[in-house]
Amino acid sequence: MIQHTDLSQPIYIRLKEMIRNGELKQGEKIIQEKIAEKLGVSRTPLMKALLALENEYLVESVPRRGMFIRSLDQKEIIDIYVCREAIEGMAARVLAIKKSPLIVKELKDCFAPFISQDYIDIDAYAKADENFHSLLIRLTNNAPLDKIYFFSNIHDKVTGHGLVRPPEDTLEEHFRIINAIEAGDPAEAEKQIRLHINKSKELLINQYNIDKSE
Amino acid sequence: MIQHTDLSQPIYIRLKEMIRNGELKQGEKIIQEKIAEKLGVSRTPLMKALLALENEYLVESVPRRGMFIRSLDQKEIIDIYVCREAIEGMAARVLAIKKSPLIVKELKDCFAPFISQDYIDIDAYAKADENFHSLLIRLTNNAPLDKIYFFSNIHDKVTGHGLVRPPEDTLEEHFRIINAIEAGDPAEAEKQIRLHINKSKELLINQYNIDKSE
DNA sequence: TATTACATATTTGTATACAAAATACAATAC
DNA sequence: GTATTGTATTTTGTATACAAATATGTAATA
Repeated sequence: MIQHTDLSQPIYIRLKEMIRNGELKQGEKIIQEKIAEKLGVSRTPLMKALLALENEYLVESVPRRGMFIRSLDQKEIIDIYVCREAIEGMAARVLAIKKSPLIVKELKDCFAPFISQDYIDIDAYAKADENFHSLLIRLTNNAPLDKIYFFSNIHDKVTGHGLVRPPEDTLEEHFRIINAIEAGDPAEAEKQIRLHINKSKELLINQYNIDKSE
Repeated sequence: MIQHTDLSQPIYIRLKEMIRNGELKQGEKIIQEKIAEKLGVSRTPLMKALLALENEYLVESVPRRGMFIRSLDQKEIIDIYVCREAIEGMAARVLAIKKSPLIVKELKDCFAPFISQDYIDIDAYAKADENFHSLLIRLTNNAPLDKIYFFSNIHDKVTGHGLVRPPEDTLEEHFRIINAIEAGDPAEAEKQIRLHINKSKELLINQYNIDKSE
């Protein structure tokens, strides 16, 4: 049966979901025939979807042995944070140069529901956080930059819920970034977002070191 | 017939070459059957190679209509330079932190043949240049960073030969970058490589503006 | 002559078949 | 009991067949 728009697309989305919710576990081997049957498709479009996921660092292929759900070790997670510093730093810079009120508004809207609240729902904040960071990239209107920013997928793989640090710490940081963008200060915007990402990175590094020494 | 290591690998390399040397032209539609026959393989491994190229921005897929050799417009080229500023900037920073004499040596070796020469061979220098920039990334030993740096392919698509500016201008800049890395000055290393990339970018922008007004 | 409608040819997307490699497992030797 | 070999099974990589969609060409009409 042939549908109008390419089967590999929905398969890709479905697989991503399955990886996210743990239906497919870290390090697990993907037995193509099995997954294909489960999804009710053949191996051909499944392969297409898997290759797309491989390029997003979610799946790892070992020639002649199979495809595996990628499991990130600590070094790789830190390395990804370094990449994020570079990419998001540049994004903040670009947005500050644009200095568009519309952009600033969109960014502010992400966190509007959390301002001066007694209680912040972690899940809602985690979503807002993820949304903010990918929005930042998207608003640059730089397609190649968007293309290389596929780490948001991995983001909540690092921690259970998707947050490394509590909202009390990060909410203010987010607004420092937005304010620098609003002020049209590229260097400051870049600096603030790097600080923001770097703090989470350092926290992770410390956690890993503690794990090790135990 | 089945070979030991996956047919799509050599196909991928071959296609990249064909794009590079113009055997496959910008915007050209890839008729899978034709290319497959030409390369003596079936569509299946060809598709795998094409999907890999799509993820590197070299091929563009339009569902149900086919795959095309991507043609970059001026905005995209500029956007790629912005990405390079971000990625290579971070790479230089990381290397400056590492402060390894071995790394410094490798980087210096790239341009050693060109120091205080009366005549510099453009092709040789272009190769050294490309090598230097990808080496910079590779030496960080940051796999995700490496993964998102696939613009070197596109590099010489921008100009005919792969150089935007003459060696007289860039040789010194390259050594400014290397010296900052050697000195263990991350901020300076990042600044210098950004300047370096930015100058080429600005030149391209000016050229495009001239083209337009003519 | 330009435009639409239809028939035909191409080409993509998908499923499937099959060969070769990898893996699992049992039987044998040590 | 462990190691080793040989055999059966599973799984990947590739080719191929076929259906559905798109592109092409031709004739009929305005």
